[in-house]
Amino acid sequence: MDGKSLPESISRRILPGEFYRRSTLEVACDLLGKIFVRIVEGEALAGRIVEVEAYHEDGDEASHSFRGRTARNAAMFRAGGILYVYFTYGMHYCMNVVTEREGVGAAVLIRALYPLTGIPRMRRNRGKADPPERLTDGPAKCCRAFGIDRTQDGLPLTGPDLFVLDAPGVEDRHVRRTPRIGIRRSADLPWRFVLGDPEKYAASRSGEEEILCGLRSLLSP
DNA sequence: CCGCGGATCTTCT
DNA sequence: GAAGATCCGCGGA
Repeated sequence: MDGKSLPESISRRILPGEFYRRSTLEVACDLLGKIFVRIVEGEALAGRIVEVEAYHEDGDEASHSFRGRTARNAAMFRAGGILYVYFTYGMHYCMNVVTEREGVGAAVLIRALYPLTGIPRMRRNRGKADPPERLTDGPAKCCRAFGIDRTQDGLPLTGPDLFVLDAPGVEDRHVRRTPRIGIRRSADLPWRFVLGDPEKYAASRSGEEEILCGLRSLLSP
């Protein structure tokens, strides 16, 4: 991020690589409520993770890793804590958080975020003036808004310009677990996790104001 | 709000 | 050849 280092209030909350090197279903569920961040030209684009899906090589025919390693999915088989970005439908990118240890092909698809900072830039990237709740409510929209494409495939999620910030855990009663959507194979697996009422999680939670202030101040002198 | 077709490239059958 | 971890604009209710 332009050579400047992140303020301590931010850097100490970055989820470490070990967070991702665990059971994919646990990581998927634990990611809800956390804050995904990309620093572009000194500006923080940030959004709360509100919808994810888990994909795993074991018994999951819908996973890109199910039939083994290829040029496209190589990142899925690396050690957890990096990004896996793929291109699909001839025009869209989708991003995943890679999980588990090296050699295991698994990842968590980021399906939706709730924008927190950098909304004007997200609108510019999307080429639309959508309201915040419609700006990043799909996997390809998240990538477009955050300016993420295949050039970010395999990049570390532990900083300095791509990371996920810890945030207070969400209560079980706010998490909905359902089958994944938009797939045909292994469509019965309940590996989709959705955070209900994203607005209820805004700001009031302890420590969030400090995080958002820190992110917004990156540009300021 | 809902359903439908087009866009357009990689991977699999 | 066809389908795919999708999105958008259009037309209709």
